[in-house]
Amino acid sequence: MSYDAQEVETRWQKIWADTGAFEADADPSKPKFYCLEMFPYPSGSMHMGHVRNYSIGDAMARFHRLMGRNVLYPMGYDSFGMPAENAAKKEGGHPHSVTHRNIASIRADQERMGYSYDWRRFLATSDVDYYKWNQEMFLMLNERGLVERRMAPVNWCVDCDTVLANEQVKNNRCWRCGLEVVQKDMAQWFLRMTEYSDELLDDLDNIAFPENVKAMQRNWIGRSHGAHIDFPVSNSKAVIGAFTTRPDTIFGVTFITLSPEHPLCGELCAGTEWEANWRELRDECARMSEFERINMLKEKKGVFLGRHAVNPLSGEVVPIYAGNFVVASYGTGAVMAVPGHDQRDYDFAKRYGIEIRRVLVEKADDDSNAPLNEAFEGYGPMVNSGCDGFDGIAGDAAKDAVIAALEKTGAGHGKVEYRLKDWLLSRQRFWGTPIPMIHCGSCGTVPVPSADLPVELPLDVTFSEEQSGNPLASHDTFVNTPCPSCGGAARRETDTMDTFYDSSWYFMRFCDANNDSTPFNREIVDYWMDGGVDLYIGGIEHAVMHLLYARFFTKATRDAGLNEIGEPFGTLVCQGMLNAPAPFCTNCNAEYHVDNFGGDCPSCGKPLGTRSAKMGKSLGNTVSPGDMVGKFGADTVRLFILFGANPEAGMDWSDSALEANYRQINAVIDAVGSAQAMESSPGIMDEWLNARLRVNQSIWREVMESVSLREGVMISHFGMLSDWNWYRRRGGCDRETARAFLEGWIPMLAPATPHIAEEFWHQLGVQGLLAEHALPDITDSSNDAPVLAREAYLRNIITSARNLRGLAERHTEKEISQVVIQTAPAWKSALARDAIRLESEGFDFKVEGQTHLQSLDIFQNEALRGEIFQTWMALTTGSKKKRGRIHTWSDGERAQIFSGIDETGTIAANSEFIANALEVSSIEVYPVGEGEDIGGKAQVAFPLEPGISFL
RNA sequence: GCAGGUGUACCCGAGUGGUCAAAGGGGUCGGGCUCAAGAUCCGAUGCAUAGUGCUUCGCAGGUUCGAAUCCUGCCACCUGCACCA
Repeated sequence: MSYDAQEVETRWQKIWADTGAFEADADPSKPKFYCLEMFPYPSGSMHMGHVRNYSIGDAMARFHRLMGRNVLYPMGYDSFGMPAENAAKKEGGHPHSVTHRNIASIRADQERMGYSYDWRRFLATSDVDYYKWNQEMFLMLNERGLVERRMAPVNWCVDCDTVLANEQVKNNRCWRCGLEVVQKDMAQWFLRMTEYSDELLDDLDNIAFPENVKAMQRNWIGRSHGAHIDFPVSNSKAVIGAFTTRPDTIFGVTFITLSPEHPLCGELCAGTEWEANWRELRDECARMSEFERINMLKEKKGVFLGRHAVNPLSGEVVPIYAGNFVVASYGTGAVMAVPGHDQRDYDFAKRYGIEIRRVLVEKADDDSNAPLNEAFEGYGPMVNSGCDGFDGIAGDAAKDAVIAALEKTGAGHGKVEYRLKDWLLSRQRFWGTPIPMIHCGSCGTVPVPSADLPVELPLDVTFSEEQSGNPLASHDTFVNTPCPSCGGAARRETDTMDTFYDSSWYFMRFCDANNDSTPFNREIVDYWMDGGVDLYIGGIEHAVMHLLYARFFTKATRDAGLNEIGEPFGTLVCQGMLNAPAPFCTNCNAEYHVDNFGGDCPSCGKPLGTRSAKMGKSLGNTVSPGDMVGKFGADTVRLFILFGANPEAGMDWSDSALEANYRQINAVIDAVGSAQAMESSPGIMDEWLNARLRVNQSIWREVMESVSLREGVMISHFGMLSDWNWYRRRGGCDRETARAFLEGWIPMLAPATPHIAEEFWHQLGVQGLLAEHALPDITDSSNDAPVLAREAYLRNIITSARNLRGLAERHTEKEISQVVIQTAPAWKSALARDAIRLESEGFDFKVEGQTHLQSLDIFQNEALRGEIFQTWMALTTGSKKKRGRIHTWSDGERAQIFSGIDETGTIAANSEFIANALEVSSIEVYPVGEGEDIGGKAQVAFPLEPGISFL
């Protein structure tokens, strides 16, 4: 049977929308589930990466609705940002219209996929009814002292014409366009995220983020414990403050290194013979590109500044250098150099002939004067301190002792340093939230009063490719405004906010998206956000950007009393990459555009092979979701995506796999059709099918709860189908049973393939929509083992007989036509029962097994003694590779044996079926000894594993 | 260099110390159905073998009665950070 996916899917989509099936409101009497995907930037149409993201989310949202939870599942658009501004320039329009055109397009794509969003909560961050709350909260942050405007060296992207935050610079390149960033000194707006450094770091221990995301955030925050030490400059009032994580090596300091940009450098060497060298080094570092820097930094280079500093503990005088490897922005931009115990300083000291001194040994009794061939960077007892009270102590105790000594003399103190910087918020672009600040010549910088919000982006701006800079700056009516404080002429801030600000709280806005008096109602947010968003799905690329900003924002708003939760996301799932084949040259280890398929490598000329590579425009190995939906329907695409790989794993696009999933959908449709057309004829298989349903249901629920969607789909779309097929093959044909099976099965189909599931539900004639249906509690399946074991017994016999048939064919000239099955003799079954019983009583077979066996009556039968012994061992201890059967039998099998299953009778009752499966015309079955021992198989016969011979 | 991760059959991918020659899918091969094709259904897919045997889960060792699973070392690949003091 084929079905019209387009008709079925769009019909149900309309019904779901018309009935408001997915609309959810806060209701403290119900358990909630907040399912959220990282909302998209609306860039025209939806791509396969989106499809994967949302198909995972939608399946989970639908699953949790089935489980009776109140599910919040919203969708909106992160619609501020440069692409719309650039597009507007290109076409001479306004970013606002570009954005809304794109939103309409991507939303239509999403709707066609059947995603179950509560569209009442739609939001676009570039709409003033969203970004006015950005401004409102900015004022709140400002009042709480978390906003700061300061002059700072910042990362500037020439291409994007704006500054970037630290998090947005990857390998010295802009995260968006890939162009190298340059350093500029500018007055900029910052959010003081570093106020939350410790909390951001420590809370990572308690949230369910993937390990790699946590590692990246820890790395990014980069907390290190150490000491701040002041080194006075000889013959000067100047003091060099240095941060070190190794105060225990302070007596090994033989020089001080400043970053070339350090303000003291110029001061120290001004007017001396050393000044020229320093200027040269400083200028060299300033113009270094990333590429050059990596190359140059292999070479540690420095210049002496002509002055000396005093070690505050030892009083020793050491030279001061400027070094190219010292980073100005970390710590104080000054390093106390300990060449004996820091490899970098060691290399530097070697090069410039500076003393290398050992002040730590590895073990207590090591020679304290042993020469160092490389820096010893580990911890060990202090030596050669030159001061009393330090030699011999090691590690943290040593650090603490040095810090205590420093604090006593006021020369330093314990200090924690972070790599994390404050969040540089301002952008010199138009398409973002205007920063609600006003610059007044007499009052300084004044916040826009809350009552005057929003500061709206003007719509009467024309964009063209010729213009550069921020159009806001030249928009007179925007810029010129009276000062809210003195009423005099003033100018508006024309910088706008980083778009990551928008996404730092949208998950809270979604909870109460239509609130027009506050950003959101606290109670509503506390309901939906309790424990964080229950499932947050998105790409790993935001590990240290969005995910860190959002965590900061949630904590800051919590402290402002806007919400009570401190962490925004409970479980985070980062979906894996979507790959597709691309031409690949093994020789050059390079991938090429799909246009090169079948050709030769453009660089080395060798024939190109194929490799799976991340789907993307640059390789052209993309697949259009729209095309696939048009061809196979949304359900097939969704099934393919979910079945292709578990959410976190990478997955490969495959046309043949997609088609296979389409066939699977058709098979399911056929099966459901056959189930609906059943006669009423109860039989032995009904009980089995019911049992299988119960087993599958409980596993399914378990794996779905843990977001193992692939396993879930395997059960719902593959396992259930094969069970149904087996039922029918075995003669199952009962209307009542089939209906019960469908009532259990169809809801399981809904998370991945909601449209066909809803269609089936409708065909069943159940009241109400499946989309709104909640599943009843699971029925008890504790008594299902025997009936499942019975079927498993037959399947095992058929499987092993099939294998044997192949062998048998080689040993006989004639066509095989008959099977003789000899079931285990009564004494073997009796032994098996005995072993099972003893095992349940905790009997120790290793110690007492043989004695027990010899005490049995049957053991007196000398003719059988060898076989009895073998059987006993196979039952109890097993062999080196195989455990005894009493350990490997399932509960059902044990029950079968213990209750004395009539193997002969079972096989005889199903002989026709077995004969068909084995393609033989007749089956003979009897217990060993009650007929001829055909082929000597009596010996092989074992409980549940009869001897089988082909004739 | 540091951190996180990965390595399973032709391919993709499951895999709690024993029920693992290893789920499921793709592909391939064979069969049933069909006038035929497609769809669907059934079966096979490491080697050997009239059944309990051998070899295999990146490589090499080890722990264990028993290892794909635990430990150690190494190799390869991916991701992130990187003279961060």
